[in-house]
Amino acid sequence: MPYPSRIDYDTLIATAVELVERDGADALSLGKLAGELGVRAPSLYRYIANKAALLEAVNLHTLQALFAAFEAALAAAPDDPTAQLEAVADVLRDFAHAHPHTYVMAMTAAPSAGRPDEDLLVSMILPIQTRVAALVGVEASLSALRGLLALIHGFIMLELNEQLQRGGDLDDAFHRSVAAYLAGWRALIDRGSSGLD
Amino acid sequence: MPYPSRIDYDTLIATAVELVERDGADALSLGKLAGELGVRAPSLYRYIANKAALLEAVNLHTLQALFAAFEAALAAAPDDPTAQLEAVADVLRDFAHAHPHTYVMAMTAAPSAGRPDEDLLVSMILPIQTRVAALVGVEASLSALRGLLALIHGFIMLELNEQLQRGGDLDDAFHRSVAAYLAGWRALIDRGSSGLD
DNA sequence: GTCTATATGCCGATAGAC
DNA sequence: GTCTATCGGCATATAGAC
Repeated sequence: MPYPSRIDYDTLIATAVELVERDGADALSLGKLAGELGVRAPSLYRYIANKAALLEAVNLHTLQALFAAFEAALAAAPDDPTAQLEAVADVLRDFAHAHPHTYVMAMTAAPSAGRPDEDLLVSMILPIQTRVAALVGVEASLSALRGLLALIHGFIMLELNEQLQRGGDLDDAFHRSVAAYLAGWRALIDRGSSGLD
Repeated sequence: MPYPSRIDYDTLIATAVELVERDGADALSLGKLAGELGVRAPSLYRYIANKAALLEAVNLHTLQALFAAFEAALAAAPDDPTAQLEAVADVLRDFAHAHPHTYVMAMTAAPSAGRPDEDLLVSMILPIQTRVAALVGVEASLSALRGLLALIHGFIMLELNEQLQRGGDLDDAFHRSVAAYLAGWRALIDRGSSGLD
Protein backbone atom coordinates (compact mmCIF):
# COMPACT_ATOMS: atom_id res chain seq x y z
CA MET A 1 0.00 0.00 0.00
CA PRO A 2 1.73 3.14 -1.18
CA TYR A 3 -0.01 5.64 1.11
CA PRO A 4 -0.42 4.17 4.61
CA SER A 5 -2.38 6.03 7.26
CA ARG A 6 -0.02 8.31 9.13
CA ILE A 7 -2.33 10.32 11.35
CA ASP A 8 -5.64 10.02 13.15
CA TYR A 9 -8.24 12.50 14.37
CA ASP A 10 -7.10 12.67 17.98
CA THR A 11 -3.47 13.41 17.20
CA LEU A 12 -4.61 15.91 14.59
CA ILE A 13 -6.59 17.87 17.19
CA ALA A 14 -3.90 17.48 19.82
CA THR A 15 -1.30 18.82 17.41
CA ALA A 16 -3.55 21.74 16.53
CA VAL A 17 -3.91 22.54 20.23
CA GLU A 18 -0.15 22.44 20.68
CA LEU A 19 0.29 24.72 17.70
CA VAL A 20 -2.15 27.28 19.10
CA GLU A 21 -0.62 27.11 22.56
CA ARG A 22 2.83 27.66 21.13
CA ASP A 23 2.27 30.31 18.47
CA GLY A 24 -1.23 31.70 19.00
CA ALA A 25 -4.55 31.21 17.29
CA ASP A 26 -3.62 33.16 14.19
CA ALA A 27 -0.73 30.78 13.58
CA LEU A 28 -3.09 27.84 13.14
CA SER A 29 -3.34 27.25 9.42
CA LEU A 30 -3.99 24.02 7.61
CA GLY A 31 -0.60 24.22 5.97
CA LYS A 32 1.29 24.59 9.23
CA LEU A 33 -0.77 21.92 10.91
CA ALA A 34 -0.10 19.53 8.07
CA GLY A 35 3.59 20.36 8.29
CA GLU A 36 3.62 19.52 11.99
CA LEU A 37 2.01 16.19 11.18
CA GLY A 38 4.48 15.40 8.39
CA VAL A 39 1.77 15.50 5.77
CA ARG A 40 0.36 17.79 3.07
CA ALA A 41 -2.49 20.16 3.71
CA PRO A 42 -5.14 18.51 1.53
CA SER A 43 -4.76 15.28 3.49
CA LEU A 44 -6.37 16.92 6.52
CA TYR A 45 -9.71 16.99 4.77
CA ARG A 46 -10.02 13.26 5.34
CA TYR A 47 -10.47 14.08 9.03
CA ILE A 48 -12.07 17.51 9.19
CA ALA A 49 -14.78 19.09 7.09
CA ASN A 50 -13.23 22.54 7.04
CA LYS A 51 -11.28 24.94 9.18
CA ALA A 52 -14.25 26.04 11.28
CA ALA A 53 -14.70 22.46 12.42
CA LEU A 54 -11.03 22.34 13.37
CA LEU A 55 -11.34 25.51 15.44
CA GLU A 56 -14.40 24.17 17.17
CA ALA A 57 -12.61 20.95 18.06
CA VAL A 58 -9.70 22.90 19.51
CA ASN A 59 -12.03 25.05 21.60
CA LEU A 60 -13.94 22.01 22.76
CA HIS A 61 -10.67 20.51 23.93
CA THR A 62 -9.87 23.69 25.84
CA LEU A 63 -13.23 23.91 27.54
CA GLN A 64 -13.20 20.29 28.58
CA ALA A 65 -9.81 20.74 30.23
CA LEU A 66 -11.11 23.86 31.94
CA PHE A 67 -14.19 22.01 33.13
CA ALA A 68 -12.07 19.24 34.62
CA ALA A 69 -9.98 21.82 36.47
CA PHE A 70 -13.19 23.37 37.80
CA GLU A 71 -14.47 20.17 39.27
CA ALA A 72 -11.17 19.33 40.88
CA ALA A 73 -10.98 22.77 42.48
CA LEU A 74 -14.54 22.65 43.76
CA ALA A 75 -13.96 19.26 45.29
CA ALA A 76 -10.78 20.39 47.04
CA ALA A 77 -11.99 23.75 48.36
CA PRO A 78 -13.74 24.19 51.73
CA ASP A 79 -17.47 23.70 51.68
CA ASP A 80 -18.26 27.41 51.88
CA PRO A 81 -19.76 29.45 49.02
CA THR A 82 -17.18 32.21 49.25
CA ALA A 83 -14.25 29.82 49.45
CA GLN A 84 -15.60 27.79 46.55
CA LEU A 85 -16.06 30.85 44.36
CA GLU A 86 -12.59 32.13 45.19
CA ALA A 87 -11.23 28.71 44.26
CA VAL A 88 -13.04 28.89 40.93
CA ALA A 89 -11.56 32.32 40.30
CA ASP A 90 -8.07 31.05 41.00
CA VAL A 91 -8.52 28.04 38.79
CA LEU A 92 -9.74 30.13 35.88
CA ARG A 93 -6.82 32.48 36.20
CA ASP A 94 -4.28 29.69 36.64
CA PHE A 95 -5.62 27.96 33.57
CA ALA A 96 -5.36 31.16 31.54
CA HIS A 97 -1.78 31.61 32.69
CA ALA A 98 -0.89 28.05 31.74
CA HIS A 99 -2.68 28.15 28.37
CA PRO A 100 -3.07 31.80 27.40
CA HIS A 101 -3.59 31.35 23.68
CA THR A 102 -6.15 28.58 23.89
CA TYR A 103 -7.97 30.38 26.71
CA VAL A 104 -8.33 33.60 24.73
CA MET A 105 -9.25 31.68 21.61
CA ALA A 106 -12.00 29.72 23.37
CA MET A 107 -13.41 32.74 25.20
CA THR A 108 -13.46 35.11 22.25
CA ALA A 109 -14.44 32.73 19.45
CA ALA A 110 -17.14 34.12 17.21
CA PRO A 111 -20.18 31.90 16.59
CA SER A 112 -18.99 31.32 13.02
CA ALA A 113 -15.36 30.70 13.96
CA GLY A 114 -15.43 27.62 16.12
CA ARG A 115 -17.50 28.68 19.11
CA PRO A 116 -18.54 25.48 20.86
CA ASP A 117 -22.10 24.60 21.61
CA GLU A 118 -23.72 27.02 24.02
CA ASP A 119 -25.08 24.25 26.21
CA LEU A 120 -21.55 23.20 27.13
CA LEU A 121 -20.71 26.62 28.53
CA VAL A 122 -24.00 26.77 30.36
CA SER A 123 -23.39 23.41 31.99
CA MET A 124 -19.91 24.52 32.98
CA ILE A 125 -21.24 27.64 34.64
CA LEU A 126 -24.06 25.91 36.45
CA PRO A 127 -22.01 24.77 39.47
CA ILE A 128 -20.68 28.30 39.81
CA GLN A 129 -24.15 29.75 39.70
CA THR A 130 -25.36 27.51 42.52
CA ARG A 131 -22.56 28.81 44.75
CA VAL A 132 -23.40 32.38 43.88
CA ALA A 133 -27.03 31.71 44.69
CA ALA A 134 -26.01 30.24 48.03
CA LEU A 135 -24.13 33.43 48.75
CA VAL A 136 -26.49 36.18 47.60
CA GLY A 137 -29.80 34.43 47.10
CA VAL A 138 -31.60 33.34 43.98
CA GLU A 139 -32.98 36.74 42.99
CA ALA A 140 -29.57 38.39 42.70
CA SER A 141 -27.68 35.30 41.61
CA LEU A 142 -27.78 35.93 37.87
CA SER A 143 -26.52 39.49 38.15
CA ALA A 144 -23.90 38.57 40.72
CA LEU A 145 -22.73 35.66 38.59
CA ARG A 146 -22.36 37.87 35.53
CA GLY A 147 -20.30 40.42 37.42
CA LEU A 148 -18.10 37.74 38.93
CA LEU A 149 -17.35 36.18 35.56
CA ALA A 150 -16.73 39.65 34.16
CA LEU A 151 -14.30 40.50 36.93
CA ILE A 152 -12.36 37.27 36.56
CA HIS A 153 -12.35 37.24 32.77
CA GLY A 154 -11.58 40.94 32.49
CA PHE A 155 -8.66 40.67 34.88
CA ILE A 156 -7.27 37.78 32.88
CA MET A 157 -7.66 39.57 29.57
CA LEU A 158 -6.02 42.77 30.76
CA GLU A 159 -3.28 40.76 32.37
CA LEU A 160 -2.56 38.67 29.29
CA ASN A 161 -2.51 41.82 27.19
CA GLU A 162 0.11 43.25 29.50
CA GLN A 163 -2.07 46.20 30.40
CA LEU A 164 -1.84 45.78 34.17
CA GLN A 165 1.89 45.93 34.80
CA ARG A 166 3.74 48.98 36.12
CA GLY A 167 4.52 47.59 39.53
CA GLY A 168 2.34 46.23 42.29
CA ASP A 169 1.29 42.71 43.06
CA LEU A 170 -1.12 41.30 40.51
CA ASP A 171 -1.99 38.26 42.61
CA ASP A 172 -2.87 40.51 45.51
CA ALA A 173 -4.97 42.75 43.30
CA PHE A 174 -6.88 39.79 41.94
CA HIS A 175 -7.55 38.12 45.26
CA ARG A 176 -8.57 41.27 47.08
CA SER A 177 -10.77 42.40 44.19
CA VAL A 178 -12.62 39.10 44.06
CA ALA A 179 -13.01 39.10 47.84
CA ALA A 180 -14.24 42.70 47.78
CA TYR A 181 -16.71 41.90 45.02
CA LEU A 182 -18.21 38.96 46.88
CA ALA A 183 -18.28 40.82 50.19
CA GLY A 184 -19.92 43.79 48.50
CA TRP A 185 -22.72 41.68 47.06
CA ARG A 186 -23.29 40.10 50.45
CA ALA A 187 -23.49 43.52 52.06
CA LEU A 188 -25.93 44.79 49.46
CA ILE A 189 -28.16 41.76 49.96
CA ASP A 190 -28.05 41.90 53.75
CA ARG A 191 -28.90 45.59 53.79
CA GLY A 192 -31.68 45.16 51.26
CA SER A 193 -33.33 42.29 53.10
CA SER A 194 -33.02 43.76 56.59
CA GLY A 195 -34.32 47.21 55.73
CA LEU A 196 -38.09 47.54 55.56
CA ASP A 197 -38.72 50.84 53.78
CA MET B 1 -1.29 68.15 -13.43
CA PRO B 2 -2.54 64.68 -14.34
CA TYR B 3 -2.79 63.22 -10.82
CA PRO B 4 -4.24 65.81 -8.42
CA SER B 5 -4.36 65.15 -4.71
CA ARG B 6 -7.61 63.41 -3.88
CA ILE B 7 -7.21 62.48 -0.26
CA ASP B 8 -5.49 63.68 2.89
CA TYR B 9 -4.31 62.03 6.08
CA ASP B 10 -7.29 62.98 8.24
CA THR B 11 -9.92 61.65 5.89
CA LEU B 12 -7.80 58.54 5.37
CA ILE B 13 -7.82 57.79 9.09
CA ALA B 14 -11.46 58.77 9.47
CA THR B 15 -12.40 56.42 6.64
CA ALA B 16 -10.38 53.63 8.20
CA VAL B 17 -12.22 54.18 11.48
CA GLU B 18 -15.56 54.00 9.70
CA LEU B 19 -14.51 50.83 7.96
CA VAL B 20 -13.56 49.19 11.24
CA GLU B 21 -16.72 50.36 12.96
CA ARG B 22 -18.83 48.97 10.16
CA ASP B 23 -17.15 45.66 9.35
CA GLY B 24 -14.72 44.92 12.15
CA ALA B 25 -10.98 45.14 12.54
CA ASP B 26 -10.26 42.17 10.31
CA ALA B 27 -12.02 43.91 7.44
CA LEU B 28 -9.53 46.75 7.44
CA SER B 29 -7.19 46.08 4.54
CA LEU B 30 -5.29 48.56 2.45
CA GLY B 31 -7.19 47.47 -0.62
CA LYS B 32 -10.61 48.01 0.93
CA LEU B 33 -9.57 51.30 2.46
CA ALA B 34 -8.29 52.51 -0.89
CA GLY B 35 -11.54 51.42 -2.49
CA GLU B 36 -13.53 53.45 0.03
CA LEU B 37 -11.39 56.46 -0.81
CA GLY B 38 -11.79 56.01 -4.55
CA VAL B 39 -8.12 55.34 -5.01
CA ARG B 40 -5.67 52.47 -5.55
CA ALA B 41 -3.93 50.74 -2.69
CA PRO B 42 -0.35 51.85 -3.43
CA SER B 43 -1.40 55.48 -3.18
CA LEU B 44 -1.96 55.07 0.56
CA TYR B 45 1.76 54.73 1.12
CA ARG B 46 2.10 58.46 0.50
CA TYR B 47 0.32 58.98 3.83
CA ILE B 48 1.18 55.98 5.98
CA ALA B 49 4.41 54.08 6.39
CA ASN B 50 2.79 50.65 6.63
CA LYS B 51 -0.26 48.93 7.97
CA ALA B 52 0.90 48.91 11.59
CA ALA B 53 1.03 52.72 11.51
CA LEU B 54 -2.51 52.76 10.15
CA LEU B 55 -3.76 50.54 12.95
CA GLU B 56 -2.04 52.68 15.52
CA ALA B 57 -3.64 55.81 14.12
CA VAL B 58 -7.08 54.20 14.25
CA ASN B 59 -6.56 53.15 17.87
CA LEU B 60 -5.28 56.60 18.77
CA HIS B 61 -8.47 58.05 17.33
CA THR B 62 -10.54 55.65 19.42
CA LEU B 63 -8.73 56.38 22.66
CA GLN B 64 -8.94 60.13 22.17
CA ALA B 65 -12.68 59.89 21.69
CA LEU B 66 -12.93 57.72 24.77
CA PHE B 67 -10.85 60.18 26.76
CA ALA B 68 -13.11 63.05 25.77
CA ALA B 69 -16.15 61.06 26.89
CA PHE B 70 -14.42 60.40 30.21
CA GLU B 71 -13.80 64.04 30.94
CA ALA B 72 -17.35 65.03 30.05
CA ALA B 73 -18.77 62.36 32.32
CA LEU B 74 -16.52 63.26 35.22
CA ALA B 75 -17.47 66.90 34.90
CA ALA B 76 -21.18 66.11 34.85
CA ALA B 77 -21.29 63.56 37.68
CA PRO B 78 -21.76 64.49 41.36
CA ASP B 79 -18.57 65.32 43.23
CA ASP B 80 -18.44 62.02 45.08
CA PRO B 81 -15.85 59.31 44.43
CA THR B 82 -18.40 56.51 44.14
CA ALA B 83 -20.66 58.51 41.86
CA GLN B 84 -17.73 59.55 39.70
CA LEU B 85 -16.48 55.99 39.32
CA GLU B 86 -19.94 54.71 38.48
CA ALA B 87 -20.17 57.44 35.86
CA VAL B 88 -16.87 56.31 34.38
CA ALA B 89 -18.10 52.74 34.27
CA ASP B 90 -21.24 53.80 32.43
CA VAL B 91 -19.31 55.89 29.95
CA LEU B 92 -16.93 53.08 29.14
CA ARG B 93 -19.77 50.69 28.58
CA ASP B 94 -21.80 53.16 26.56
CA PHE B 95 -18.80 53.86 24.37
CA ALA B 96 -18.24 50.16 23.78
CA HIS B 97 -21.89 49.74 22.82
CA ALA B 98 -21.70 52.64 20.38
CA HIS B 99 -18.37 51.58 18.86
CA PRO B 100 -17.90 47.89 19.60
CA HIS B 101 -15.36 47.09 16.91
CA THR B 102 -13.06 50.02 17.55
CA TYR B 103 -13.33 49.51 21.30
CA VAL B 104 -12.27 45.87 21.11
CA MET B 105 -9.58 46.67 18.58
CA ALA B 106 -8.07 49.38 20.77
CA MET B 107 -8.27 47.37 23.98
CA THR B 108 -6.84 44.15 22.58
CA ALA B 109 -4.22 45.50 20.18
CA ALA B 110 -0.89 43.73 20.44
CA PRO B 111 2.18 45.91 20.89
CA SER B 112 3.26 45.12 17.34
CA ALA B 113 -0.17 45.61 15.81
CA GLY B 114 -1.01 49.23 16.45
CA ARG B 115 -1.05 49.49 20.23
CA PRO B 116 -0.82 53.20 21.03
CA ASP B 117 1.81 54.66 23.27
CA GLU B 118 1.52 53.40 26.82
CA ASP B 119 1.74 56.88 28.30
CA LEU B 120 -1.56 57.78 26.69
CA LEU B 121 -3.42 55.00 28.44
CA VAL B 122 -1.73 55.85 31.71
CA SER B 123 -2.77 59.48 31.45
CA MET B 124 -6.33 58.41 30.65
CA ILE B 125 -6.49 56.21 33.71
CA LEU B 126 -4.95 58.76 36.06
CA PRO B 127 -8.20 60.64 36.84
CA ILE B 128 -9.86 57.31 37.57
CA GLN B 129 -7.09 56.29 39.91
CA THR B 130 -7.41 59.48 41.94
CA ARG B 131 -11.10 58.72 42.52
CA VAL B 132 -10.30 55.19 43.55
CA ALA B 133 -7.67 56.48 45.94
CA ALA B 134 -10.21 58.89 47.41
CA LEU B 135 -12.51 55.95 48.02
CA VAL B 136 -10.21 53.25 49.38
CA GLY B 137 -7.00 55.08 50.23
CA VAL B 138 -3.67 55.21 48.48
CA GLU B 139 -2.36 51.85 49.65
CA ALA B 140 -5.19 49.85 48.12
CA SER B 141 -5.82 52.16 45.18
CA LEU B 142 -3.75 50.28 42.63
CA SER B 143 -5.33 46.92 43.37
CA ALA B 144 -8.82 48.39 43.55
CA LEU B 145 -8.28 50.23 40.28
CA ARG B 146 -7.14 47.08 38.52
CA GLY B 147 -10.16 45.14 39.68
CA LEU B 148 -12.52 47.93 38.70
CA LEU B 149 -11.11 48.14 35.18
CA ALA B 150 -11.23 44.35 34.96
CA LEU B 151 -14.86 44.24 36.03
CA ILE B 152 -15.91 46.92 33.56
CA HIS B 153 -13.82 45.65 30.67
CA GLY B 154 -14.70 42.03 31.29
CA PHE B 155 -18.40 42.77 31.41
CA ILE B 156 -18.13 44.64 28.12
CA MET B 157 -16.16 41.88 26.44
CA LEU B 158 -18.54 39.12 27.54
CA GLU B 159 -21.49 41.26 26.55
CA LEU B 160 -20.13 42.08 23.08
CA ASN B 161 -19.35 38.40 22.54
CA GLU B 162 -22.94 37.57 23.37
CA GLN B 163 -21.94 35.36 26.26
CA LEU B 164 -24.19 37.02 28.84
CA GLN B 165 -27.60 36.65 27.29
CA ARG B 166 -30.26 34.12 28.34
CA GLY B 167 -32.65 36.50 30.01
CA GLY B 168 -32.23 38.93 32.83
CA ASP B 169 -31.39 42.61 32.82
CA LEU B 170 -27.82 43.31 31.72
CA ASP B 171 -27.93 46.96 32.76
CA ASP B 172 -29.03 45.93 36.22
CA ALA B 173 -26.33 43.31 36.48
CA PHE B 174 -23.68 45.83 35.47
CA HIS B 175 -24.79 48.59 37.81
CA ARG B 176 -25.28 46.38 40.82
CA SER B 177 -21.99 44.58 40.25
CA VAL B 178 -20.04 47.82 40.04
CA ALA B 179 -21.80 49.14 43.12
CA ALA B 180 -21.13 45.91 44.99
CA TYR B 181 -17.48 45.97 44.00
CA LEU B 182 -16.95 49.52 45.22
CA ALA B 183 -18.93 48.92 48.41
CA GLY B 184 -16.96 45.76 49.03
CA TRP B 185 -13.62 47.54 48.79
CA ARG B 186 -14.85 50.25 51.14
CA ALA B 187 -15.94 47.61 53.63
CA LEU B 188 -12.62 45.80 53.45
CA ILE B 189 -10.74 49.04 54.01
CA ASP B 190 -12.95 50.17 56.89
CA ARG B 191 -12.68 46.82 58.61
CA GLY B 192 -8.93 46.66 58.10
CA SER B 193 -8.28 50.14 59.47
CA SER B 194 -10.62 49.89 62.48
CA GLY B 195 -9.54 46.44 63.62
CA LEU B 196 -6.38 46.35 65.75
CA ASP B 197 -5.37 42.69 65.86
C1' DG C 1 -5.26 7.63 2.69
C1' DT C 2 -1.93 10.71 0.87
C1' DC C 3 -0.19 12.60 -2.99
C1' DT C 4 0.56 16.40 -6.79
C1' DA C 5 -1.42 19.96 -9.09
C1' DT C 6 -4.32 23.54 -9.27
C1' DA C 7 -8.08 26.96 -8.57
C1' DT C 8 -9.07 31.16 -6.43
C1' DG C 9 -8.54 34.78 -3.66
C1' DC C 10 -6.64 38.03 -0.57
C1' DC C 11 -2.90 40.21 1.65
C1' DG C 12 1.10 43.85 2.22
C1' DA C 13 4.42 46.05 -0.26
C1' DT C 14 7.65 47.92 -4.12
C1' DA C 15 9.25 49.85 -8.80
C1' DG C 16 8.76 52.87 -12.09
C1' DA C 17 5.73 55.37 -15.62
C1' DC C 18 2.86 59.47 -16.06
C1' DG D 1 0.34 62.21 -6.06
C1' DT D 2 -1.71 58.47 -8.31
C1' DC D 3 -1.24 55.17 -11.52
C1' DT D 4 -0.30 50.21 -13.59
C1' DA D 5 2.15 46.18 -13.07
C1' DT D 6 4.03 42.94 -10.33
C1' DC D 7 6.27 40.44 -6.61
C1' DG D 8 6.00 36.99 -3.01
C1' DG D 9 3.44 35.02 0.24
C1' DC D 10 -0.17 32.45 2.43
C1' DA D 11 -4.76 31.08 2.88
C1' DT D 12 -8.86 27.47 2.11
C1' DA D 13 -10.39 24.16 -0.75
C1' DT D 14 -11.08 20.70 -4.78
C1' DA D 15 -9.88 17.12 -8.57
C1' DG D 16 -7.86 13.29 -9.79
C1' DA D 17 -3.57 10.22 -9.89
C1' DC D 18 -1.29 6.57 -7.19
